[in-house]
Amino acid sequence: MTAHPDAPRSRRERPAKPALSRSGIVATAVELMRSEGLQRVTMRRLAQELDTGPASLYVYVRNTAELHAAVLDDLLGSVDLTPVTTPGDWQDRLVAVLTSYTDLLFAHPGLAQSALVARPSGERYLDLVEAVLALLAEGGVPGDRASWALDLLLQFATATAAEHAPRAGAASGDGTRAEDWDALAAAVRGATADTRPQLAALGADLLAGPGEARLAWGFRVLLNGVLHTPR
Amino acid sequence: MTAHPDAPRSRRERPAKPALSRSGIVATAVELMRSEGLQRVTMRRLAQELDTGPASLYVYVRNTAELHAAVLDDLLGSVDLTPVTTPGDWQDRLVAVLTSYTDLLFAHPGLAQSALVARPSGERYLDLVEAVLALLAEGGVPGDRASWALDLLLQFATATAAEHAPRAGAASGDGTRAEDWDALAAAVRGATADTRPQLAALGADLLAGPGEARLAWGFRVLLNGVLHTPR
DNA sequence: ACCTGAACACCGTTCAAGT
DNA sequence: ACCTGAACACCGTTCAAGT
Repeated sequence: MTAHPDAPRSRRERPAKPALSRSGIVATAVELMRSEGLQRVTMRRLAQELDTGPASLYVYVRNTAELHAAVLDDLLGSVDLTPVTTPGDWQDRLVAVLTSYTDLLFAHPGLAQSALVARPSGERYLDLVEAVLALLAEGGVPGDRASWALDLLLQFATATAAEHAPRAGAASGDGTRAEDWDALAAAVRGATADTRPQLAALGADLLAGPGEARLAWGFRVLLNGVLHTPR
Repeated sequence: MTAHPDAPRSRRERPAKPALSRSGIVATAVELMRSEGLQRVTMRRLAQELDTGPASLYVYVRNTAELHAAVLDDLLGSVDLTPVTTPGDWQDRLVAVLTSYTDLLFAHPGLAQSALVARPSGERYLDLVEAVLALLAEGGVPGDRASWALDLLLQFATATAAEHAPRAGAASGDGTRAEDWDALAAAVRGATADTRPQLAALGADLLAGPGEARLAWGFRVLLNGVLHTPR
């Protein structure tokens, strides 16, 4: 009897098949997202990457939503929170933190979309919340307003990033966003002073302006609004 | 040879099989959404409802995103725009219009989620845009600010509704939202004055308050902010 | 306890072929 | 032009069975 000649060989066919673990799964998911995009971070595709079947992942992750939430929290580790402890105007520093958060989500808009629907509660997210609250407190925003302002600010940032998500099932090329924009632009051009006077009057101005400036203006609007609006 | 005995019978087995048309497809999609929810408004399920195969729908609708956009525009027909031409404070009337829009989306949060990603450009949507711009103009908001304010207001309303969307692939029962909330509440309770002082200080206040009041406050924050923030 | 094969119940979209 | 059957290439999740 020759001793099991296959078992040792098959073990060496792939570089390594490390034991599954939640952190390993999440790390692989992050890698997969960076290389192929969030739309490929599915239970099945991820299992394939980990050399196992999809069912195995359910031991460590409740479902796809939880997986995406874990990926998001991992990513949030690279939000720049240093402005919190830097000298300078509190509003400028708050906008800096929020901009860092938004930039990060812009790179992964699908994740922003998840965050909008599945309320995050990971450690990194809590760090971000703490940072925003600290700056609002420094600015003298009363606690009751700060609680709600926090949501407003993060929701604005998250939604703005989510708007750039590829639509589910869209072809990889994704001219789909440009098509939407063209359709809206055509509709605006189609407005006349008779039918839709406001639209006709504003015209191109309605669609103009770089996203960056709109984002910054939005943050300022929210901060000014919060300072002028008691609960 | 007996003459095709099956053909006439099969024609009468179902009440009627009307010819396909874009408006018929959209109308059926709206019905289907009201009876089974947006998650069931898929090309395949809709085709089944129309007694045909999914491929047939692609003659009238480019893809699923366009189908959902058409359903949304149909729904937008019931936004109450009468406050535009009513006497009274312009801000109150604007908030009334926006609240009507938001209430509508709250009933179909999945649609709000689509609207966030696929910019609407339907007739009903343009009517809403025109209404909001008319009220901003009445309030003396300069055109350049009004253009951006429009986006801010509609995005806030849409995102707030989208937050209540059921997560993709969640079980029908959907205790999933409550679970998220519990997780966040637990995380907030876990904050101490040492680790996350701001979070600990605000505590329950952070999660308190009815959605309705938060929404109304949010609209006021945006309006006050817009009035105080030049571009 | 952890892991898995296999199944269940679905998806969107395309395309060659028919009428 | 309009419509379709069939296929391609996927999904999430569960469950009984194995180790």
